[in-house]
Amino acid sequence: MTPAAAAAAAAAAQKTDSNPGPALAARRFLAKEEGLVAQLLTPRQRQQLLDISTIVKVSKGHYFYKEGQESKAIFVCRTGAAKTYRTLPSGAKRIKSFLFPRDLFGLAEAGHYMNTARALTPASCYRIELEDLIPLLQRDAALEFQFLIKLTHEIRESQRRVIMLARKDAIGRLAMFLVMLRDRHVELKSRDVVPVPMSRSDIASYVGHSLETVSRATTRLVKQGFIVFEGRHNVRILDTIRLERMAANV
Amino acid sequence: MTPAAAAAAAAAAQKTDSNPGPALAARRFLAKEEGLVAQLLTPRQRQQLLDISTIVKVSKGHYFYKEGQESKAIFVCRTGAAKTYRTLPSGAKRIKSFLFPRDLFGLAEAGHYMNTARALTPASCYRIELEDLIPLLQRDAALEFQFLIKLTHEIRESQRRVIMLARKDAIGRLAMFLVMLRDRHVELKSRDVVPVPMSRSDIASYVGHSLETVSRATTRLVKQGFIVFEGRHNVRILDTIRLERMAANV
DNA sequence: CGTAGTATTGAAACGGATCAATATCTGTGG
DNA sequence: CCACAGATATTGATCCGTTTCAATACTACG
Repeated sequence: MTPAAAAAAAAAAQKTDSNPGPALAARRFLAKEEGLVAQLLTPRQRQQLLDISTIVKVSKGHYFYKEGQESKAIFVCRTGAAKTYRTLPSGAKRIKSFLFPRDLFGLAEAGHYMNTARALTPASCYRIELEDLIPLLQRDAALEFQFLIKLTHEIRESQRRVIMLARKDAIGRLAMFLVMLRDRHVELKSRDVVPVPMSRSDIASYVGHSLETVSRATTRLVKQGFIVFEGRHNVRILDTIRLERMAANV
Repeated sequence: MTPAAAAAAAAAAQKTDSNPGPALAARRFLAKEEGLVAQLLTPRQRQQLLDISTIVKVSKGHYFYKEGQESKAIFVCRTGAAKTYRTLPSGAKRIKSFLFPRDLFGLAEAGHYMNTARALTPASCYRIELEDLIPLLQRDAALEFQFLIKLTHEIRESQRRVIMLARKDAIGRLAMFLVMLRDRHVELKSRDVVPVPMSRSDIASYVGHSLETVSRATTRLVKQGFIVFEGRHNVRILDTIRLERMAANV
């Protein structure tokens, strides 16, 4: 582990006790006020999950797991950021998702991870062994339900991405991407400065354009006064309303 | 209802007794051989659902529900085909999904349908009132689980669409679309003749290209010997292997 | 402080969007 | 059952934006 990663990990570790753990966000579905069931984890469930999870710290660029490996655990992002991607036959990498604190990842198919998960910044995650998780879920239907609810979150995200990809203008896609980033950046402090931990080329892969087009689009957003970059990995949103209007302008 | 629709509906009605009903396909997830739980509906559950469902017959072009309406029921497609779409502020319609037998639709958010569902062909669907469904699901956790499993299906579909939209070549997207259509066309008879119930313009909206581009791409697929059209709404796949290779060629 | 990876910017070419004209289908009423 | 009309689809020509190729600038890390 790099010194930087170690430092970040140490800082993160301090928060462990007060951190509520993987608070899997609930979500209404299937209509009507209450929907079917929709509450957050109970403190007890939270503790049960914490009891069977270990904290994994990974330095920038390193892997949580790789495509095709046998899946033995799932992860919940705690600090930092990560990406998942698939390597195509052509050798290109296609970004599947970006992961931020509270995001669940490592769901597998037929016992093997379907993509590679890699840290974008020094990151720490809860690692929960399937060996421990599955019996727990089998005993606790409500908890299992919470995990499924978490899946519905993936639906929404996919669908937002479909909407984004339906747009043909590069600048609009990027605006949408930035708004999505901001919305997921829950930390209340400095709401208008959004960290952009991924590379331009990762963004390009995610929004379905070439690296150069993304670069040109960011330049235009800057020139038109929507945003400014503070270093390459932080955007300050200057005109939220106008940016949101552009993002929504479908 | 038009005479044609009535005839189709009558023909469909004959099959009612022998039809197993909305057999919500199960799906493994969360790793390991068995995953968490993953079986089909039991005959008893199936019967319970049938007991509270009515069959709705709709003629071509008519609506199951419209965007914004209060949602009182969910639907399971039984025969025919349908589409769901959203009307954008600009007035354009963006296709959200195409629906074939066994597909569940009409999930709502905050008590209102989020899109419009319209029949592409004369279609019949099971209609299940939420009023009846919700108590049933509350009593039967396993059944509730099956409904959630059904949602994971939506994830996969969204993700396939994301992959499709990531491609920039029109002919490749169309090839992918056709393969998707074929895969969902479960009827074993005449596997290589795939019904294409939607209009070119619906396809265009789904694959994210203009109507003209879709038309030109189909022409090219025909000229290159991948497919032939038998009327506008049926494709015969001439060279499955080559078409699949083109579809997978990412 | 230098170097390798990352990002920006420029010029040219390709492909899809758009506009427009024509052809074909589908469902309607005669 | 046929013919007709409106909707749907195909084909052509031009325009515009993205991709690609290429050169240069930046930045992060050792």
